[in-house]
Order: sequence, then structure tokens, then C-alpha cells
Amino acid sequence: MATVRSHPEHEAAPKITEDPRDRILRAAGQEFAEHGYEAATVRDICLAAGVNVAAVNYYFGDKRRLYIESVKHAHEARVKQVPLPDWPPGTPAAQRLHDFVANMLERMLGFSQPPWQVRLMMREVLHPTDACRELVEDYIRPHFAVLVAILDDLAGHTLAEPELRRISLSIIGQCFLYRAAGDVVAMLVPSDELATLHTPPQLADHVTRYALAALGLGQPLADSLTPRSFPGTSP
Amino acid sequence: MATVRSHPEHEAAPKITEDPRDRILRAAGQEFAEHGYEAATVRDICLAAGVNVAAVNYYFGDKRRLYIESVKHAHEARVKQVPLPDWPPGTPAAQRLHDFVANMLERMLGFSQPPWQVRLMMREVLHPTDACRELVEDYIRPHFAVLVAILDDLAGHTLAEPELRRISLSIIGQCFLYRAAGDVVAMLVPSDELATLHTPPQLADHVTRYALAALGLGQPLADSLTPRSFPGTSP
DNA sequence: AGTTGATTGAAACGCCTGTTTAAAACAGGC
DNA sequence: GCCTGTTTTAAACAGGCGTTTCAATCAACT
Repeated sequence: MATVRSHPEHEAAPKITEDPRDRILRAAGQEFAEHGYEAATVRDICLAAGVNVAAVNYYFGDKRRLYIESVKHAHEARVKQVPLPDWPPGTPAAQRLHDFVANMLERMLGFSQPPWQVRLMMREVLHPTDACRELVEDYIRPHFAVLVAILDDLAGHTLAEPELRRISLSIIGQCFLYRAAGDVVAMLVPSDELATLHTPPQLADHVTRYALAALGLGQPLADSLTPRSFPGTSP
Repeated sequence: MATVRSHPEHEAAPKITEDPRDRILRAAGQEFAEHGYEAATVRDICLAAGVNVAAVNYYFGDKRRLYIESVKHAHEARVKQVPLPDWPPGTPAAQRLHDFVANMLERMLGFSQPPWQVRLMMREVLHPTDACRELVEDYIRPHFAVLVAILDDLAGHTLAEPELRRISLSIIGQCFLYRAAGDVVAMLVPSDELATLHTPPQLADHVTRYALAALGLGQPLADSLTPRSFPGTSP
């Protein structure tokens, strides 16, 4: 039963991952991300990983523990892939906000990394299981705290924490929509507009401008040409 | 076991739905909403509906068609339950925006109706199937158009359609987050704060204020006490 | 060589799935 | 009453699921 690895000598063969455990973890992540926990089958995972069906029991015990391990695996890989910028002291809060939003969007939508990792984590967010609490504490809450701190600076420390949290959630929600409901967004927006205006960089600009304008720190999105008293009444 | 029918003549007994077809549809909606299409089982649905397993085949053909029918069923019920306000002419756009957001939040989060209907539709948004296109065309796109029109009025017809769409999506995203990732939000926000500030009415106020401020039509969320040039640098 | 213990392989185990069958129960018209 | 068409029933079907078994294989050590 003991999992004794058998690479006693040189372990410098990082080209192809020949460790069956890692192969299973990666294949499981993709299958779980694509079909969900219940619909993904152990047989398909093992087929994709090129191992026998008994391997998943040998290395992980059962399907549930394999799932939890694969979520953690994807999560750790993602943290390494797209770390938050390390801002030098004195970086303006407005720029940090823009960087933060761009980073979040790149992490959620970017093509630079395999999409199944984010899809897997997204499933946990939408329908939490045991693996979710760990995900929140290790990954989401720290990011959330950074955003709250940026907004606190941005507002000149005049806003209470609850209000900062609400604004943070407003910003996150805008990014989240594109990740979680991207297919529907694509149906609502003309395809050419989607390709030009709804890319991660463009969206980062938009969300940041929106937030800054709402805080009274940037110029409003609509440079009011109508009287401010009854702005909406049609002429 | 037998569901004895005893209303051959007058069918004016709308209290309890005794039509097996409707019972199956409702039970299927709940099961599909809770577990998803693949994980929900025909047997559980029939058990909940109090009918034999063969009934689903008799009335709907197979599981897939039952699913599509149950999505449409829930969708139609929801449209009747929470209709958009019918604003009298001259209603200020700002108020229409607030009403629209409040309506959307009530539809997504409100306790006044069974939650499984929205959960079912949410699944379609997050992982579209055949039933999704119909949902978008009949339900989502008209609502989206209303929001775009409100924002167009609000901005005094100075913004281009693409920009109006982006702002609309920003507003929708804020509401969407609470519905789709509500569990994670609850982990990030203290529970007392959640109960007071993150209720549908409170959120409607917040999202509306946020939007109005961003458009330069309301007072900014942070009444800038810090210089506007480098607002974020810590003192 | 032979031995040991970690890995792998093919096959089988129950169990549950969606779907179908054929007979039974029912309603209404004669 | 009998007959007809619709609805409901219990039982079975073939197939896929997660998991287990046990013998075969392999690498390393004596």
C-alpha cells in the first residue's frame, strides 16, 4: 500500500511526465472540468492518462479523492502560472486596479494557458464541494483582500469595509460574467464587436474606467450633455 | 399506489395538479436543477412525481426530451411570475434602471418563488445545451434590450451601442455573481453584513448608484478627499 | 542467480442507468 | 353486460458505472 517512488538516482527527466500519478491528475482535471464530477468516468480518465483502471484506486483510493486532488493540483498550477504583479512602492492605486483587473481577466479568459484548469475551479465556485473551502482560503480570499486594499487606497480611506467589499464584488462580477456565461454573452453581442471590444485587455480598460468613474476619480462614461436633474426623460 | 382520477367531467380543480405530465415536469425540473442533466436519474424523478418509470417514456419519449420540456416549462412559469414593470410614459430613466435591477435581482435571488426554476435556467447559461438558444431568444435578449434602452436614455443618447452593451453587461454581471457564486460570496463577506447589505433591495440600490455614478449622473461613491492626480499613493 | 515489494494488467464483481416489454387496470360508448 | 383505446403497472433488458481481485511484471538488493 505504501507509495514508495522508484526514482532513486537521477530525477532530472522533466520533458515528458512519465509519473503515472501526474498523468492521472492531469487527465482527471480535464475530464472533470469538461463533464463535471458525476458525468466524468474513471474509465475515460484512465484511458486519457494511458493507465489501467486499477491505477486510480491504487494511487488515490477512489474517485472522490482523485477529484479533490485534481482540483488542488490545477489550483496550484494556476497560482504559479499567473501571479499577481509585484507593484513597487508608490505605484498609483488606479494603475494597480487596472493591473489587478487585467490579471484577473487574463487568468479567467486568457488563451495563454490550458482552459480546463480555470473551468475546473469555476465548477467549484458554482457548485461547491469539499474542495471549495480550501480554494477560497488559499486562492480567492487573498486576491479579494488585495482588491479591497486597492479600492481603499483609491477612495482615500473614506469608505467603510462593507462598502469596499461591495464595490470589489461589483468589479469581480463583471469579470466573472464573461467567464461563467461567456456563451450567452457571445449570443447577445455581435461577433465582430465581441472580437474587438470584449477581449481581456479591452475589458480591463472598461471595468477600470467604470470603477474609477463611479468613485469620482475618472471622467464619467457619459460626459453629461443632458441636465442632471431628470437625465432619463426622453426629449 | 394507483393515482385514482375522479374528475372525468369538470376539470376546474386547479388546486392540486393531478395531471401526471405536469407532475413529472415539475419533479424533473427540481431534480435537473439540483443535480444537472447527467446526474439526475429518471427513477428519482418518477419517484418524486409518484409515477412509474415507464411514464417518462410514455409522455416524453426519452430523458433528453423530458429535460428540454422541463426547461421550457420552468422558463415560462418564471416569465409569468416576475414580469418587468410596465413603466408609465415619462418615468425617469434612473428610476427605470433601479426598477430593472431590482427586478432582475428579485428574479435571481428572491425568496418569493421556488429557487429551482432559476437554478435550472442558470445551468443552461453556464453550460448551454439545446434548450439554451430558445432561452436566450425568448427571455434573456428582450430583457437585455430593455436595459440597453434604459442606459441609452440615461446617457442622453450620447453613447454608441457597443458601449451601451458593455455597460449593460457590467450591470448584469454584478447581479449574476450573487446568483452563480453566492456560496463563495457568503464565504468572503461576514455573515451579519451579508444579511443586511447583500439583500436584493440593498444590492439594487448599490448597483444602481454604482452605474449612475459611473455615468456621471449621481454623486460619486467616494466623495474625493484625496487629490485626483495620484489618488492611491499611501501617505 | 533468487527474493522482495512496489506497480501493472485483464477480468470480473455488484450495482445502477435509460429504456422497453407485455400484461393489467381503467375510462367511455354501445 | 362487452368492446376499444388509453393509461398504468411490475418486471426485465442491455449496457455502463466505480471498485476489487489476483496473477503477472518490473526494479532493486542480497
